Amino acid sequence: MHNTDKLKQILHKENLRYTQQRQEVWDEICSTNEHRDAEDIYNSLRKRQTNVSRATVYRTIDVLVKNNLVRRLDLGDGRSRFENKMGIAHHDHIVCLDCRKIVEFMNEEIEEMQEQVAKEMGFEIVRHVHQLFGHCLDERCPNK
Amino acid sequence: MHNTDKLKQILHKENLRYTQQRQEVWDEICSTNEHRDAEDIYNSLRKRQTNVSRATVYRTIDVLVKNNLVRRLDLGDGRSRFENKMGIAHHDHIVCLDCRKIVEFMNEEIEEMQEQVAKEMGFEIVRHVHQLFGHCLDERCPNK
DNA sequence: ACTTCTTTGAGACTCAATCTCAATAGAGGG
DNA sequence: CCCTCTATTGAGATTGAGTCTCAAAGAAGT
Repeated sequence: MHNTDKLKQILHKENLRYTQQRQEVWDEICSTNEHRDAEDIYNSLRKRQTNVSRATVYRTIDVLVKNNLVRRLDLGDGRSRFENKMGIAHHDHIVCLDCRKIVEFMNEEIEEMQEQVAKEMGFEIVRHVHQLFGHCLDERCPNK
Repeated sequence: MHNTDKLKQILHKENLRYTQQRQEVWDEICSTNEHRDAEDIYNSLRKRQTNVSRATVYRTIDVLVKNNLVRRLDLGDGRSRFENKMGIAHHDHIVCLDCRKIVEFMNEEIEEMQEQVAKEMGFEIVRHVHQLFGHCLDERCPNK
């Protein structure tokens, strides 16, 4: 399968073994573009008769995040969300406080200004978090 | 005392009583401009013989945050930091991954671009999180 | 001082995430 | 194909920040 090679590659690089469970977790994460938490991923696996323990889900995600196959999102509500990052361009997120919808955005100017600011302050940026929280104007959203 | 009036004002507005413990927590938060977590604030209070329970520290902080006297920072490490917000201009944060130093920044252009982006995506921003993580160029910082 | 209603504190509890350790299973060698 | 050597797995215990409970203490008005 297409996803297998990339997984084997990073596991090899990390001196880790290729296992059925790690493949299942990676497949599950690749299966949608939603922003799911570990529990959701764990439950989706169980639903399709694929029993991978919670501990293994967490451990595998850590490896995937470390190797840039998966991105960890912290929206400040106490649980991390994850999204497949394979071949996905960089973006940040806008979250609707009413319907919890998560929309992606990317603005080159902001990215550049950010680098500029860091330079002025004597920092070399490794990563950043940029999240906007507010109300979407969608008709179907509650509080409308 | 100078801090007392503002506190009494918001407690009144919230239909809450003015108590010694709430004053102590607010005083402690006003005493520095550091970015401390609840446990730090709790410990600082104990160190100066002011015994306020952990529960009361958390409860009081919630009221202060809700009323914009205090700002909650979530740096993604699982515990919230708090900073006094009274008369402090808006700013975001840069965090050094080596020495954990937290520096504040503010850039009007980024703020405007952000509003622009939200507008284009059909959102009305209520709040935002913008944090840069990287390495500072300070001589005294480890990994140098 | 009396009454009413809020607040407090100690410790139980929650919940995401991590850790433990015995049992299981890759992966290379013979 | 089996063996050995390790890494990995899973069930459940543990952690840690934060929240909840409820009896006792304390504001604030009368």
